[in-house]
Amino acid sequence: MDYKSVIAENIAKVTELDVEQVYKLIEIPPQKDLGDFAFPCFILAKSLHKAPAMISADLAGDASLTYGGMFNVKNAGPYLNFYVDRSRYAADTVSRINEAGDKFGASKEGEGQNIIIEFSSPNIAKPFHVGHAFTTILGNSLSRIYDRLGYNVIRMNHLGDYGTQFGKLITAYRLWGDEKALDEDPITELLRIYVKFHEEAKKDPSLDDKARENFKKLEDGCPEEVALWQKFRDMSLVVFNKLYDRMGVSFDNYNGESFYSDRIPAVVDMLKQKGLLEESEGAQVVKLDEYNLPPCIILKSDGTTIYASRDIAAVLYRKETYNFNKNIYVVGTPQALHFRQVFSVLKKAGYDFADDCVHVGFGLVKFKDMAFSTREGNIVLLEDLLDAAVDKTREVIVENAKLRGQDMSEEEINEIAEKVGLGAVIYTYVKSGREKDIIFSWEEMLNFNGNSAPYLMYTYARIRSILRKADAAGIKASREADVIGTLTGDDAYEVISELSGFEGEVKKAAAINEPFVISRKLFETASAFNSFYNNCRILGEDVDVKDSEARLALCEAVGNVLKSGLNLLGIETVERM
RNA sequence: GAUUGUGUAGCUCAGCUGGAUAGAGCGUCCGCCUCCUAAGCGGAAGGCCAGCGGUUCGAAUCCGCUCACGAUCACCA
Repeated sequence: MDYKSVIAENIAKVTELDVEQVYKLIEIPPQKDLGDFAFPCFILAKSLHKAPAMISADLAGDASLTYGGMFNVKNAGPYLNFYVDRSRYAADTVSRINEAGDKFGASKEGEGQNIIIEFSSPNIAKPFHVGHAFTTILGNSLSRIYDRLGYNVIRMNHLGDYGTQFGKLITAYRLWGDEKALDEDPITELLRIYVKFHEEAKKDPSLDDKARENFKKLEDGCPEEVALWQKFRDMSLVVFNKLYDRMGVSFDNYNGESFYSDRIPAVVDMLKQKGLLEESEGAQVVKLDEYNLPPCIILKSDGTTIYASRDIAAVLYRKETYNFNKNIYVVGTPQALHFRQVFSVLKKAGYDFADDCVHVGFGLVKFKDMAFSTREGNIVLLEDLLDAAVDKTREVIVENAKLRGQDMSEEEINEIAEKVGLGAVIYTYVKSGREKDIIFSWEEMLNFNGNSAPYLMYTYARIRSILRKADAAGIKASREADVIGTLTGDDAYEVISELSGFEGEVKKAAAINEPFVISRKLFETASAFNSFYNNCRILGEDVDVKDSEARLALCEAVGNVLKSGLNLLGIETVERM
């Protein structure tokens, strides 16, 4: 168990506070002489009718808090400060991590719980641009985090595979479609005819009627139209899957909007039966005044369905099929109101699992002063961004390899460039709070210094290099508590203190659905390690072997944490770079 | 207009269920490779935490108002 948890449990026992609550209150003091952990006693002032300073003084005298000599406890004003025994702290932390390996941070807290994560959900026949990357990367990371915590994760790709645009596509394909072009590059060809349709429809409005007609045929299951739709869908999926494979993203399920559409009548019946459906301005709606929300439209005035009804049908299906404990939607922040409405309708209909549905929103990806817009042509395809990042990385590697006299095969360089380049892109999406907009800038995306994936991967690669050198010299990372316990210097202590907090941050990331909690922790850990690395030689003739063994153990622990954490973000590591 | 979000260093962001001297990265400036990968390390400069008021022993954090910017608000998803 990590030290913070031990402290929290002991304080909770003594004060009768809730362990979770205490855990959150524990902080790291701003100055070293104030200890390694601190508990502010203000919260107890009211219930105990005593001044915080008195309380901390009383608590400091409670021997049970030292946990058998694990801590030295002192009161300083209203704070209760915990001083760890650095030697024991180092041995405990480093050993615990190295036993867990690169899965460090795993737990069983989610055992037996099903959690659905809906993410990515691109529209069929539309290009996959850097905006779609947000939900894909976020959702992938959250999936990995919950998975690591023991939850049974069901990854769902709610494809945009339904709607009148398919009537347009079918119409356009019959008029101007080029089968060969479709085979070679489906999305580009589908986009071409889609754009052409809109151009031509301006001149000839009868095309719109034709499109509506074809969509109606599709809905009614006419074989020819269904076959074309199926073809477009399959071909688009092939393209998307190539991108997903490249990014290490996978799904359990590709049920899109079309899948749920024939379940909507049952939803309408159910709402009618419960007397929730009302007519308003020709449409069928559920009023949500008591939730202080605008009405939710279930059926349009022409009697056709709308996305809200599809989403409700989807939740019911998911509950039935997966009996989820949590149902997460990784969808942009602009749809916040829509999800509140959907969840409220469910709640109003008496489905308490509405409370287990969560909308995890995220910001926009935009250029300096304009939003992305397919119509204006100012989009950046994710694939182009990935390629640019990989190219830039390759240049850096080639240059460095020359400088360092490393011999790398072309194949190895390409492999490393791919991983580092992708890592750099992925990281920019998970380095800040998810609700922040990302201002897209090539300069920032391709800056590999500071708080970036290449920085973390570089730190990892350097550690691996040292471990290889040590191995060649026959020196092994220590497993002995008394050897590791010699890591008591300030630089090593800073590293150990960062390492020790990793598990807690993984849990926190899941609790608030924020992968950036992990990326921030990794950066701080790597930063502390790089200082240590700079100030303290690990291998060498003038280094005592025992010291080398202890420091190697620390290196190994940092490597494990970096690999574990990067993996949770969806980023791979490389052995050299 | 209603709902809702944001405003912290030149730029991008942490910190926000009130607590010890407000922190990073980028950029700028100055240092560090005869030594484990310089995609690194160290240092400097840079802040009325949008403004005003309130609650409190204590406010970047909570409350109210003002200003600025954004999102959403019925038949697209």
